[in-house]
Amino acid sequence: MAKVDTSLVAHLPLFAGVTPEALDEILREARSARYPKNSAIFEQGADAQSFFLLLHGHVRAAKTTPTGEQIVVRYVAPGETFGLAMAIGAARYPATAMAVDDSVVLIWPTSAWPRLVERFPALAANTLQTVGTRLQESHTRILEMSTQQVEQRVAHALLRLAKQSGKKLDHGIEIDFPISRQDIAQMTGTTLHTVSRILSGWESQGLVESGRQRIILREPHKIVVLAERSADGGAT
Amino acid sequence: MAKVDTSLVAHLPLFAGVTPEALDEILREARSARYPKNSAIFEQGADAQSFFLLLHGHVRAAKTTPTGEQIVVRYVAPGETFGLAMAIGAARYPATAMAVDDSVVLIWPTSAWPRLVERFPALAANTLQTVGTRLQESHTRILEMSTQQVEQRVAHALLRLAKQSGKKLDHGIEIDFPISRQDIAQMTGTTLHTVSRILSGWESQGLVESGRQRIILREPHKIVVLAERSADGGAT
DNA sequence: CAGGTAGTTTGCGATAGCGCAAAACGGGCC
DNA sequence: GGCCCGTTTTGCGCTATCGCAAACTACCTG
Repeated sequence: MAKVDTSLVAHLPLFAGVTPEALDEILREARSARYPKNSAIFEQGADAQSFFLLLHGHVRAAKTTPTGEQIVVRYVAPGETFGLAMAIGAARYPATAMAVDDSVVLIWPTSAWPRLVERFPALAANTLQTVGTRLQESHTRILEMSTQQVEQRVAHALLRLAKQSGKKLDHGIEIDFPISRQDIAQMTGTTLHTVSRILSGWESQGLVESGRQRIILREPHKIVVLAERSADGGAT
Repeated sequence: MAKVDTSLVAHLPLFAGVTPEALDEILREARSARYPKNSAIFEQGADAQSFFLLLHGHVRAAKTTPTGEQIVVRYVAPGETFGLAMAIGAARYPATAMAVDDSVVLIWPTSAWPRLVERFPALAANTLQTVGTRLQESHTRILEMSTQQVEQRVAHALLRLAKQSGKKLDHGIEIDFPISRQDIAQMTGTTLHTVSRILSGWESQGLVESGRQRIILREPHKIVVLAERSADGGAT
């Protein structure tokens, strides 16, 4: 059985206030698994049999409508939990999770959660904290969708991705996993066409450099300005 | 000191799995207060000194942008908690809460939360559950804003309000607190003008009856159909 | 009961962004 | 090394919805 080194995860928010011995006990209930790029981890609507902690890689959580339209709920970065359906008392996953890069995860059976929470109440408190933070972020996203134009929303989305999963380059920040125009469209409530037009525009101004599922912010500061600019466009 | 009758709140989700004695102890830490219609309970950005449980009335939670635009985060119904900034580790309220009707609330000092959670871990688990549910609802709202037209979103919003706070009438359902076109616009990401046009249209078809801050769904079933109709409008 | 205020209705452009279509592109696979 | 497929780019008309402006109305206040 693959043993997980305690020290690798001890610092994560999920385990704040948990003693090393307790952590050891918690990890004994988990197994680890590897998901190759573009493989599904779980499907929306499936029985929530497990919950997950991402160790390496990147995972996209997306929600699909009955008519097949999708939105990206979020990108999961290493160290974050996902698939916490049980925390909200849901029997089925409300979204689909897919590895966008080769990824390694820890997996607990959902059935272990009540016992773990009883023995280690800090887990519930810590999870409450992260779910609460996600709720706030979600509200911020709604606020943006209600009040900002597409260009500003795309700017915000890229800045968030850069902050969460950006790789510093000599000159600029690269988003460290494959992401298409379509993905960005699904994060911002627009179409891939509009995202493409916006990025083309920015590229010709030298703000970004981008290609197939690849985006580099060359002038992050100028993109911040774009993101904050009010609707009038700042004409002189 | 105003004593709160235990039996009034014992059945609430927040207190699931809490013994009567424990509940008594928890309630001893709270005080109750009355907020008249249209009075602010707390302001976005203010120190989160308390958290709340609504006993009677209705409360609107709204978020404001730096430029003054608002969205309605949610309407709080009796029995629900709000102002849980501390649960997510926030020092300040992320939104403004206002009583839209004369309202009565229980108030705990934020500082009591860690102690309560330690003594009664079920509180954390229960709160996790409700916050998780809200997160899901929030994602659903994002999905709707991304994929549906305004008319459908308004239909969904009214149906949710009717479900949460609807008063059954002989013929139809009335939303049981004052709500303006502007409020609905801020729930659905549109303008009060557009909401007014939509409601006017529905009214002339007999689907709703409405007036100053008052809405009655006369044909809830037909509104469900509108809400679910895909974009083409179902011509033929 | 008159006046004032907040909420609502409606008309009329203006336009951001969509939707469709098609071409160009880039990379990996055989 | 050439072919195939998924991604990206770009053009062009369309329309749902906004934004502004103005009139109207119901309720509350004095």
